[in-house]
Amino acid sequence: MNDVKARPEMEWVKSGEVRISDLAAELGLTKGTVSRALNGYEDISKKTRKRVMEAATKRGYVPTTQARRLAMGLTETIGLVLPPMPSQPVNTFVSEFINSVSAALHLHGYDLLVHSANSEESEVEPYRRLVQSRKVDGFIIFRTHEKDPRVNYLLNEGFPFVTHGRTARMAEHDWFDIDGEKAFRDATSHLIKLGHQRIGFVGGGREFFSAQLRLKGFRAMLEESCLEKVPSLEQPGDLTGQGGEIAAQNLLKQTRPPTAILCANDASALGVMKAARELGFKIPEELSVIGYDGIALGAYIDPPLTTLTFSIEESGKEMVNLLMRRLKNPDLPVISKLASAILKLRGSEGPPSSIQNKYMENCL
Amino acid sequence: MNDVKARPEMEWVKSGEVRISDLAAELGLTKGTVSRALNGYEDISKKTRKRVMEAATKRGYVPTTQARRLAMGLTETIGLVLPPMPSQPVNTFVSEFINSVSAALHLHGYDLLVHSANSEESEVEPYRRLVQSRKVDGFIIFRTHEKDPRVNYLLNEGFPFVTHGRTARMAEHDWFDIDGEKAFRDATSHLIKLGHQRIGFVGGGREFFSAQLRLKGFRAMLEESCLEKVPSLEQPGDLTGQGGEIAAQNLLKQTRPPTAILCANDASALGVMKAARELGFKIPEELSVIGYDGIALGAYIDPPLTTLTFSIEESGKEMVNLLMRRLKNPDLPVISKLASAILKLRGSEGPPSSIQNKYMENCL
DNA sequence: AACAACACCGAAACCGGTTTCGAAATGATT
DNA sequence: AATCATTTCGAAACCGGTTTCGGTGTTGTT
Repeated sequence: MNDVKARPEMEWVKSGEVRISDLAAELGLTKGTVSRALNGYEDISKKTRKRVMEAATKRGYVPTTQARRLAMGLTETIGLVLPPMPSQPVNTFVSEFINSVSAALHLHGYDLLVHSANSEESEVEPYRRLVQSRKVDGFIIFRTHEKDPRVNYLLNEGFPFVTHGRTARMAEHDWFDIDGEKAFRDATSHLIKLGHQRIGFVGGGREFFSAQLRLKGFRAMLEESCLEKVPSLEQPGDLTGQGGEIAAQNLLKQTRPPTAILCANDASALGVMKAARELGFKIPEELSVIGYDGIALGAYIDPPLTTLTFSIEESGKEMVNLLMRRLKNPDLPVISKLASAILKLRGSEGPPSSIQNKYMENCL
Repeated sequence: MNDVKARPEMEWVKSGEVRISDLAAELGLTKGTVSRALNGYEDISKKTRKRVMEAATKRGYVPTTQARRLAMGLTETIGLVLPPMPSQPVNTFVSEFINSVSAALHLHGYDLLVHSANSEESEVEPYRRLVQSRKVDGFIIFRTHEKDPRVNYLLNEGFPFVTHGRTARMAEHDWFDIDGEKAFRDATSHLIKLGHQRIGFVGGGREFFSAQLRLKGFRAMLEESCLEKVPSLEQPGDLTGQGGEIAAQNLLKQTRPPTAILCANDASALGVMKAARELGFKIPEELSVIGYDGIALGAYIDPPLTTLTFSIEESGKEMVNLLMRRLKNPDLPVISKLASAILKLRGSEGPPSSIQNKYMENCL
């Protein structure tokens, strides 16, 4: 009968010190009855329920989460493991994403556990630990690779998760993604319509599926517009400013430099702009630059950075919806959602100084 | 004897399916003994301990966190509530901070629970909920106000926490902060030594204590250098680019505009630079600009933004250290740590175009 | 008035661990 | 060989809830 014994240091001043057994003793009921009354079971009389409810609010009773979760066999917690950060992060995606995911989870009564990746250990280690210690019910994964070990691990475990970004196994798991391919088709098309014929591309790391898709969109639009594909105009990058600088130098020092450069993200674009300035290229007159991410501060630089932007808040919400659905019914078929990025024209692009050839509406 | 009964869907393929009672049954021991063996109690023979350890690793036993925490009466979790985000997030501080805090907590076996603030409710509401439901053992608070309701609430509850930034009640709680006052003294001094005599200041919101301290440092150095304090040169801001723009317009449209502007953060500085460009001020020749935050993006703009920078990683680590100390011994005296920001010269400042007066080494 | 149906609540098992206490087995002491 | 200290482990309480099951007391039916 430990339940009924008075707690020695009982004080009602502080909140959160009332246990369900205290309530039960006070009301002359058992804790089981109190629990059912509070949780809306039908086998509790209205009168009793009212008494319990009133006593609970009066005494400020709030169930202890740990105990409730243990009893119910769930954690009501979602894990988010931060990928190793670039040493010089430039965009605010992560914090905005965390914010929106956390807010969306809260609506479902879930908590967000944020874990940082230790770069010395395997990428899946944090996931393994969280799964084994049963700290979370599911994961939200972002910055997916094409062959993603995290996804492989979780699929193998049969553990619920949703990705932000596609993977090679996207048919087997729920995912949300921005249509980067379309976004880069749009941006490329925009440049072509402005008159550009030699367009450079600064990629992201090969490991990121999203970067590959952006390149794909770029290439597709070139081909669709009957522009020849020049391998030297496609430079690898690493999604950092420094990577952008190097790529831009490689592009702009060529005999026939591009008149426009499309970058896999805004950080790269900033590096490109810096390198272009140092090499004496005026933007946008002599070189158009377009990025991807829609970072807010891009509006404050000179010239303001034209970029592809999307709603991070929507991303978070949608991913949480997908995950909640999965948790409620693990056997549902896999679904996915593709959102689109929009081209935000801010001024870092324009027609080329000398329009070498007239833009051809129909290439054949 | 529920502990010894075989679990019906017992499968050894997946990890995390072994309970301590399974181990105990397999070894012919009680779960109490197994628990003590695994936790290094002295009253377990070496032979038994070894048997238990081996069986545990062989079967991949990992204790269920929820159960352990319930039994031990702690959550091993620290809460971090994200303040409402400005519509245009201004820097990457939050994500870097979360990353470093999370990593540091992990070293102590603690998890990080990230909660987002709902702007429609009171600022303390999330804290109250987390305290009452006993989801966390302590808090990490950042972006403090001078009179901070969160701090007031937690102090009143006697609930452990550490702040990033000082408050009016800083003598009553542990805190970590960057010495913004000294930082702005340094920056102001630097400008004065360059020959500037009319220096503008773009503040942060009045509600942030840190912004007040930065202003204080600015004023102190002006006074120390016998420069007159011109009220119109002190403009309020809101830590956003837009706020910086407005403030800069107010400053630069004056009859005698300042030759340098000190900004409470980098986002403001970017706004200032934008406005300056639009008003035809060349930076740094006609106007020096200095920010605060050390955002990476600042290195890529033209001219690169001179700024005051500090280690976010150190901030996270130190705060976690303070908090862990507090959790281990709640009765220890309050301590605090003040780190310093360093002036990172990147090019957005220089001597004024016409040195109006010679810089006076000793003002009297 | 007898009996079935129902509303309502208590008792107890349960979630999966930790920790205290005491008893049995072992070893040391005289 | 009897006594005492030690080592080692089992038994059971405990953390704070949830949920199943069964037993009352009340109501409704004939």
